[in-house]
Amino acid sequence: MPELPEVETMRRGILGIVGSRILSLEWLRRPLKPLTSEPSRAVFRRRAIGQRISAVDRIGKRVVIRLESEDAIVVEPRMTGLVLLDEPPDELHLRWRMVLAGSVKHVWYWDRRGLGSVRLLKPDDLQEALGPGRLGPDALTVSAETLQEQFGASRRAIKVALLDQRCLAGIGNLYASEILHQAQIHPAVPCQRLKSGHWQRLQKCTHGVLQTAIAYEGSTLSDGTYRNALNQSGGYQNQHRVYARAGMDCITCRSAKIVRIVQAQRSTFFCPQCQKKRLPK
DNA sequence: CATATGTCCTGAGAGC
DNA sequence: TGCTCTCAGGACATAT
Repeated sequence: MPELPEVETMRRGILGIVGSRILSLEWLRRPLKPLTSEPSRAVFRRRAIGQRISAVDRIGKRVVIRLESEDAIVVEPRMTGLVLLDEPPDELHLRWRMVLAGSVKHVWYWDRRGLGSVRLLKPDDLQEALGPGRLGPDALTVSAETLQEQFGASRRAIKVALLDQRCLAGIGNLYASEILHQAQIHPAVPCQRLKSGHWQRLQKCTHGVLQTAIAYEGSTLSDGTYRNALNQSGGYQNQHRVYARAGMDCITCRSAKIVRIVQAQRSTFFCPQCQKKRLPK
């Protein structure tokens, strides 16, 4: 499930394409369903082929390949999408390929479940789709004050709110549990009840967990889906303290077992000893 | 307006 | 062994 660290790893993995010119675009064996608002493949090709890549950025959980025309190719991996320079895990789920003139010859998009997308967006469309109206500040650089502004008045449980990309961009289901455990905040606590000290701790742990996960090149879960651009596993799954560890001893306190609950139809994992409902001061 | 729920997708794994 | 069923959670649409 690519979240901020995995998408940032994808971005870094294809930085070598900056400066290269796009030779062709191909939709492969199982092309993604076009979105309703999406320009046709012909338009995509016409606007992108011949363009030089000026930058590769990340906006929230999307990889943004910027062209010198200021159009952008936006890759949204959602659950099982991968951006690859190397041979893919299998041929069956290859969706799209960009052929380049330069040291890097190809960029592939592979997606087992096909919930993701690769789109060409004009500057106005990019602003509309990924601008501040649709996406909150980036979780990697957000300040404690901004966190409190974004969430402080909400009645929602903090874990559920952290997944709202309009409030904060980049956190998904896995890292929400890990971050709250590091911050020693119970996932079901309403945002309203958190004080400024909690928001400061949450900010520090958000940065800490995400930075460390980036250093490990993301988390490859037991299904093995997530891979970096060279088709290698991430390493952060070995650092998880709560995610998918229900019933196991808490690594931090060594006195309680990790509990799984369901919030908004998603699994949440926490340690009832480290993350008390009554908030530590 | 804020918040909650339903939907899409496919393969892994459980259970019989 | 091989079938059926449930589950995983990104973002968005629709409902409350």
